[in-house]
Amino acid sequence: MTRRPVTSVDVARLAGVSQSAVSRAFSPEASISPAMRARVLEAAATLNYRPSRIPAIMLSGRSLMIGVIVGGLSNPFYASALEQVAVSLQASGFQVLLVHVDDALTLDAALNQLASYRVDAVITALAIGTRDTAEALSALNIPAICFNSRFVGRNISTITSNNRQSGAMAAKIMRECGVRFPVWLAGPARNAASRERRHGFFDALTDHALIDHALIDHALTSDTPSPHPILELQGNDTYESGFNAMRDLLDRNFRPDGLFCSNDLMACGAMDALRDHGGLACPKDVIVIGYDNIPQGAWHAYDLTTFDQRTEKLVDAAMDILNDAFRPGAKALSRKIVVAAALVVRRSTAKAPPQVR
Amino acid sequence: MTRRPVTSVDVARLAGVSQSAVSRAFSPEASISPAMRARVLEAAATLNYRPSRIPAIMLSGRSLMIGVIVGGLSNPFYASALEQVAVSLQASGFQVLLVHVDDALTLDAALNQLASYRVDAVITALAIGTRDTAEALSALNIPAICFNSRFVGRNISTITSNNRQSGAMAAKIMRECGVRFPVWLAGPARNAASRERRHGFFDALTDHALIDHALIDHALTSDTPSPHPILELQGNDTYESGFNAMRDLLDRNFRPDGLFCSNDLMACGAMDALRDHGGLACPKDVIVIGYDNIPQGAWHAYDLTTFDQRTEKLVDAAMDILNDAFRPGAKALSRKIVVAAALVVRRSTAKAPPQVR
DNA sequence: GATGATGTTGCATAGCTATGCAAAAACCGG
DNA sequence: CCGGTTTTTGCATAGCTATGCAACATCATC
Repeated sequence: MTRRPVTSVDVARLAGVSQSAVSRAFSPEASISPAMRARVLEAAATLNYRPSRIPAIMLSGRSLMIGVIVGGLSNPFYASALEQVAVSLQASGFQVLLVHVDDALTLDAALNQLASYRVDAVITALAIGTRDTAEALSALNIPAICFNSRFVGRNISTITSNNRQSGAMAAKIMRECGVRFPVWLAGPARNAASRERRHGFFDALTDHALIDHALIDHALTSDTPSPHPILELQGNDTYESGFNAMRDLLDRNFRPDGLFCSNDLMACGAMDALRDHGGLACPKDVIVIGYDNIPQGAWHAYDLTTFDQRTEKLVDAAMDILNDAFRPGAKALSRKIVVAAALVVRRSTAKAPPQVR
Repeated sequence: MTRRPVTSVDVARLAGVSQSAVSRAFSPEASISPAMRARVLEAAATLNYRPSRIPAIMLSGRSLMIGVIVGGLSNPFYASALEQVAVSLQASGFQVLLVHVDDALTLDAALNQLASYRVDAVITALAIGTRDTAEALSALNIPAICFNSRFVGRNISTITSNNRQSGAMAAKIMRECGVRFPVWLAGPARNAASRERRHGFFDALTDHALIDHALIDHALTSDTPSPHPILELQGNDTYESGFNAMRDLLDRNFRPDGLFCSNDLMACGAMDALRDHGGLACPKDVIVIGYDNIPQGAWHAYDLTTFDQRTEKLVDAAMDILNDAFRPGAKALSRKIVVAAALVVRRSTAKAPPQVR
């Protein structure tokens, strides 16, 4: 086994032709006679030769690699999103250079790596919140696409779900179900999407003033941080945080009858706490709404009403941006795209409205 | 915005030094004076220059990229495995070139892509069963590492969980719980790991002859494929397949009291069917054992006893293989490593043995 | 100050493929 | 068979960085 990989010159020598001929044999559009191509391909097969894209990267300035930055693949939503991104990129002839990131520190190093491998663009599903990271992204001077991030900047495009309207929709469901003690289970504070969902939810609920403020205020103990009439719990997007937050609430003898969670993982955790810790039945005693439409939400143990972000549409939008960005003569673009989420109604909100409309 | 990326020559010109100096400024071991380095780095910062690894790939013959082939990220086990592989590879200074594969057809194309990008090695968690794919992998002439695949070949190393012993361990638990009507819920037939688990489970159960054959035989209808005294259900590693298989069994009025599933997703599905469709309580009426230790198995709705494959050990083993393979003067290696799975006992098997020992 | 040792810098080149251009070949019509 | 047209082939080169080597500078030592 020779360590050096087979080169086009090796093939050319074996076939008794020039190196250019070998190159052309592997290029479908090239001008080459069928006889020549056959001869070359035969020699190539003998040596098990495959043309390298590395020199082509230098010449063309296009690596056809897209840097994909991920974090938290333990959330099935992100795992699935990554899968769809990978499939779409491959279908468009791109390669995926994957980078996993834990914190902002790693991100900087990751961006350096991606830059040195000359990726043509970057796609990330991280909640890029800080100005620093956005600027670092901009400085790469290549198209960047962020999912569910609010940040805009030169060369940065964002694709988000219509989080605010979805929040309002959740509020509408609460009203229709006659919810009197609504609870909002928030994701991490730095998550822009979570903040938007909260915004829409709170605004729509308080606007319509269908909440029994007095009762809720009464239920709030002094150390509750939220100044709103809707009870707010703090989570961090994991099942455990949802379970714990709800368990603590139940321990304080608060019995919600409506719960909107910033994502499905927390919703599942909260539902388990409601059932096992509070003895509350869903949807009879409490209705629950999540976000993301992860497969687990459809499992019979949960049967969770949720919002589907339509990842396929998000990903399609990303592909459109890439195509536009690479069109010859294209300028740096920073587009902002919002895709409407689709409400998926399941049993967790199947409560007959107790009051006549 | 100039389309052409900044080059080391640009930096050299601005700093008034040679191109070599720029290169050395970015190479920690290089012989260069602090003054020179500072000057270069300043110019580089001005131009936002980062050295490209592309020419270095050509010169060194090492891309430091590892091709990672995945499929079925909707299984949290694989998503998590990918995450850990990515983290470890990055920590070792490698990049991850990710390829998603649906079927064998795509795999061939994927291998060609990886080869043309000159990845230094390939890691895959696919169940590579056919001889063709293994040969294609071998033909790449680079180290290949397969998780949970039985195939061996030149340059192919395999890392598997000790599936057979785990199966035997599951049988032991069944015996201790006094199970009389055991059921095996299999993964796809082409999944080598699933076959091994079945093997260990069946052997250990029949060896000890603690199963009430007559009763089980009676329960088997004529069209049941399995010739064994243990009832065998066919799944495809998804929640739905587990749910459906169990529901169909219950519809035929069979009431199992012990269930071993080839993976946790199917176990969760089967548990939901047992509860909602058969009215059976776990662990009182039926005990359930899964495989993989996905987070969902720990959720309160399931609380599933399962086998943890110790992904961190599998991944460490993979890193060891890579390091050895890249050691100067190393020969092609095809190692076979087996890592013992760790039994995680939870409530789904918490049944007091009814019979005195 | 001469000598040698050590440290620093620049020059030149390798690495592999795609492609513009020119040369050669093939083909075609008369 | 010949000039012209089209097709095919080979030559030469670009693309960017790391590094061996030589040249040069610096420094210490006697």
